Amino acid sequence: MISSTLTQEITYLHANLCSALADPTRLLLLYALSDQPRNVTELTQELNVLQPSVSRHLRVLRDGGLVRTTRQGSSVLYELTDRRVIEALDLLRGVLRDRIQRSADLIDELVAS
Amino acid sequence: MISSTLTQEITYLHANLCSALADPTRLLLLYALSDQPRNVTELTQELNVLQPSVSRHLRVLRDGGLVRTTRQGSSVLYELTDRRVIEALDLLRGVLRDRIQRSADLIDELVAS
DNA sequence: ATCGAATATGCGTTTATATGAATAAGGTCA
DNA sequence: TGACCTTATTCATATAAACGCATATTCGAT
Repeated sequence: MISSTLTQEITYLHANLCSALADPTRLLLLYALSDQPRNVTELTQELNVLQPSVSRHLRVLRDGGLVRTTRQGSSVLYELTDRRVIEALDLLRGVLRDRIQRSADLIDELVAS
Repeated sequence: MISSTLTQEITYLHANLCSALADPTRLLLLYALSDQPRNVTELTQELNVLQPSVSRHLRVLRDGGLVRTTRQGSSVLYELTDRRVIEALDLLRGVLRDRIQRSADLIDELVAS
């Protein structure tokens, strides 16, 4: 994909970055890594997802520059490259939380009336 | 799609929210609306995208709760529902900017040596 | 070298989403 | 009502992404 202007190119990359976040498993992976770096086996156990699936999702995150890897003997340690990603995700989760809260309030009102 | 636990359900919604952001046209729409509310015709002209495409992208944003609409005579005014979405996008764009900057620096080093 | 543990990839299938073109639907005003 | 402007939707097609399963690769240890 070739974009004509620089702005378009950046917007395209920006959207790509968001695409990397647009999957439940990858979100769980990012939040797990926000706690501390982990290897694939640990992540697989924590998320209770098949190992090939974890590996492929990690690859998407790595291709998107969201995580980086270092070999630790026979295993591969994954870690976040930039905590601002977590900040951004937390902001969005806040939006979601408030929305759910408002729905709950609305239901309460209906029940009370 | 039915999720077993509440955490999974929220993660799923979280990912959905990110999906709504994962498109260049929608990012441009959101940033345009972050300036001020606009109607479809205005957005179509600003983005230089076909009107049906704008409408469909706006629908995705509205379904995702990112924008809300109000009728203004014969046109429909779109506006952001939560500015934290822009904050989150700005954070991600910052990540992107730094990454590009680092690449540029690296190239400079190579050229200089 | 070879075995086992850890990680990554290929394949086939399914599901989701974007697009352009055409057209429908809703509202305004003469 | 009818012409017109604005916005939304339908359809067919194209692209991309996810999944489960099987298998390949990589590395350390014996």
